[in-house]
Amino acid sequence: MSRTYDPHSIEEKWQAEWDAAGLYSVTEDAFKPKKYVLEMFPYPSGDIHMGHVRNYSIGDVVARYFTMRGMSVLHPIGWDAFGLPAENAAIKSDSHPAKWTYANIEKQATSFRRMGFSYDWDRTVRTCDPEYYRWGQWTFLKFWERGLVERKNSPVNWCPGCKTVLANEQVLPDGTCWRCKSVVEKRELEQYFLKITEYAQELLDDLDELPGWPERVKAMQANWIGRSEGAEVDFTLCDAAGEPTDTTITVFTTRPDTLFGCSFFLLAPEHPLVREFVTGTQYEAAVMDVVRAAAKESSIDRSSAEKEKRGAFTGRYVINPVNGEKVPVWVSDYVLMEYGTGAVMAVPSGDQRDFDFARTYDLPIPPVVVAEDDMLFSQLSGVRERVLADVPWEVAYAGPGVMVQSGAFTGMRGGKASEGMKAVTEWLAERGQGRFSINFRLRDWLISRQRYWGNPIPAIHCPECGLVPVPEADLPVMLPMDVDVTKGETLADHPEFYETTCPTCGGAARRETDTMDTFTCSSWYYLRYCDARNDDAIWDPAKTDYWMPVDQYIGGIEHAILHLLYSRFFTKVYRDMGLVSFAEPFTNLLTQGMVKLDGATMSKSRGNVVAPEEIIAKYGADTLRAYILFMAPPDKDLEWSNEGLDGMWRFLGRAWRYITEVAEESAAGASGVAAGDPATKLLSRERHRVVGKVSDDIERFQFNTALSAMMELLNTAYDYRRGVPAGSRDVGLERDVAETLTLLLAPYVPHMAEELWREVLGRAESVHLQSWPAWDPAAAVSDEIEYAVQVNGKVRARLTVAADAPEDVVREAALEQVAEHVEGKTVRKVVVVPGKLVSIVVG
RNA sequence: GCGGGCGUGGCGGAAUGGCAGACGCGCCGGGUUUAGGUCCCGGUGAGGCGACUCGUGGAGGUUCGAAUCCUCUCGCCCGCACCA
Repeated sequence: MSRTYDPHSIEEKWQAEWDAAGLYSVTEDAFKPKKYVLEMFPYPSGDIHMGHVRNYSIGDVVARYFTMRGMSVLHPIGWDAFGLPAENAAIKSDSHPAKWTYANIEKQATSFRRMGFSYDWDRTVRTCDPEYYRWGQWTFLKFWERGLVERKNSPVNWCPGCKTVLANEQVLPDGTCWRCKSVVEKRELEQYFLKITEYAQELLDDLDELPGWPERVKAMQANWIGRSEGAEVDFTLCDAAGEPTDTTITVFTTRPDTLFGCSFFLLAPEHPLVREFVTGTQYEAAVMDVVRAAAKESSIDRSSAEKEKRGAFTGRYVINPVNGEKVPVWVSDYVLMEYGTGAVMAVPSGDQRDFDFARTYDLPIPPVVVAEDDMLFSQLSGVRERVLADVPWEVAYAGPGVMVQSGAFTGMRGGKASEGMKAVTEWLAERGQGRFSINFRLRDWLISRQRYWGNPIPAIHCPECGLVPVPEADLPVMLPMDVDVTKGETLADHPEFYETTCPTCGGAARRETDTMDTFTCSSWYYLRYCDARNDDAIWDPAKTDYWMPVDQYIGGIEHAILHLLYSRFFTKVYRDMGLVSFAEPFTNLLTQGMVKLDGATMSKSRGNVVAPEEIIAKYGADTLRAYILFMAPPDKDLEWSNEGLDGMWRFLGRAWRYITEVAEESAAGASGVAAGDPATKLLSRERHRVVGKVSDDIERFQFNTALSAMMELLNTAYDYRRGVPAGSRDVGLERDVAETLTLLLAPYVPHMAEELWREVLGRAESVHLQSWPAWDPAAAVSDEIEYAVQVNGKVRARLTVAADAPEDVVREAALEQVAEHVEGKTVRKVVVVPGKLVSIVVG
């Protein structure tokens, strides 16, 4: 009695059954190798979208496959549940962020169950639960103890849309907020920072320890950390009368070898000395024009390289330590206060920006490093004194060359990391006027947020004792639920929350009302999954030692810097605290591509969304899972197409029919005729070849070709049924093929495979508890092999020989086959590629 | 400008230096069906009646053999960027 494939009658049935049986709960098992398969946890936005389907389907196939390969597999899920969208939604719907968040989590969890994902639900975390966020607060206190928390006043990114500050990483390249796209403003505020810069070098170096990460992501992180090697150089400041003072201004440069070509000196408009220099002088008006213009400009315009560089002379001079020259100090908007020291030595002959500025304001451009093939080379080679104060060039020369007009250093090699660079720095260091230095682009991580729906910062402001940490015993600082965000309230509007006493002196004090950046919550959740229900500690190191590091992490490229950099930082600090024994949390990283429609990313606002629920309603979850994996390799962007979906539906229907037919026939006791006929041998070979291919492909994340291989096996199996009359078929083999196919399909279409395994093939135990089918590479090889015979690179004949035929036999047979193409010519070379082809060269 | 990546049929995509286009979609033809859909069978890179010839953005090179390796070049995508 055969039924057709009807996903709707089986999917929910098995989901309930798996749940009841606790099929996906895992514990540490000392006798099995472990695998930790993790997909980036979602923000509970409510509906799931195709990006989720793709991300979590990839992880689910990998997790189920490793389980069938006999591993102990940790595959958890949770929710990154704090954050601004909940507040915005609450305001819109006159509700509470908690209510909205928990409702969405329920909804999304239901969708995930509906997809049949094999999560260990016992380990779920929700970052807005006090049982979770208390350990985030604990982590903050531990960072504080280690000197990694700093509260400081500085210019910070303020998003007027989100009404809070942002970390540098959360401002997009165009100067807008990563979440709401408002133009970010600079404000001078006192905020909390985590000192990620203390780990800058290690974060950079350890990228080399991550061969399992995409080059692209590592390049982006290296770029973001932005290490540059150079020197600090101290310039002596002159007073208003032009006489040297005791004060120096330090600059950072990557090219100390060009110091002799410094013809002016620059300060950022925000530099505190600017105002001091010009107030009450004839230069004040022009300089303050530049300062005000820079302040008014958004960071978008400010960072445009095309823009005309604006500047003004401050009336002051500094003294160049290498030659004692007095150099004029200018202010210019192309100097950034945030990078280096906010002051720059300008070498217009060696730096395009300085070159442009010098041309605009008619400043000298003395050449100091020239290439051997430059027309100036013969004129200046070996010349120590400055004889030429300008260049005939159209652009600056930043490449390597020979130093000229550079005193005692003349004749040395100049350029990045050059002999001259080292020599000049050493010379300066001996005189205390400079030193080797390394500068990073990475800034400390600003983590305080002026928003309600987040993890409260466990700190107390005491008028007597200053800023005091909340004692560990008092954790968690509970986020109060009676804050009404619809009225625009934050923690700062709730005296019941902030009025407290100082834990040190007992006097009246004020509790911190800022909350933490939600990226702090997602920087350690993968560790908490290892011991999610622990109320006495953040985790038991024995458990993290067992499960960690994550063997396979899967998520979107949008976290290439943000989440992945922060998590690496947290892991390194936990390591220094002795809480974990490894330095990198994610051994292998897969960044999946986007799901697009009509060439554009699917988004509600664009209106080009295909809802997973609609596909599930029509085809079931299994078809959707298999199809989204079949469409493209996982790291590539994918163009959604509804037509192709029918192809996957047909394949699953065909597989279903084949397996049910064979199951009935074998159950009816049809005798196996173990004939050694070619068709039977072919099917047997295919069975072994395909199991091998599917296994390899899953391990390489080639889910599309794994599914193709299963289609090939099914096609061969149908050819056999049609080509060989009933009664002459090897029913035992067909039964084996049907069972094997069911096992191969199990990670992709878990419900269908389960129904086939238990209800059709009549097995008692879940298909998901079975071992992955074995395969014998030798059995995949035919006893006869067809060789292609090439003459001068063109295939001229085909040759079938026994698989074990020795090479010289193959060679002779091949020459015989192509006699007509060889006749009258000299055979110059014969290459036999075993099992593939014979290449004959004649001439 | 710096860094990373990609160019293969009508489409999505296969191919660990060894027969380019697996598998699927679409399309064409046929069968089953009262009909449509489902389902089943066959065909499907281009040119040629044909044996054959040409084909992986373009031009060179290495090799018996190149989609794959090297050099140059064109086009596209992504990241960073007045970072001193």
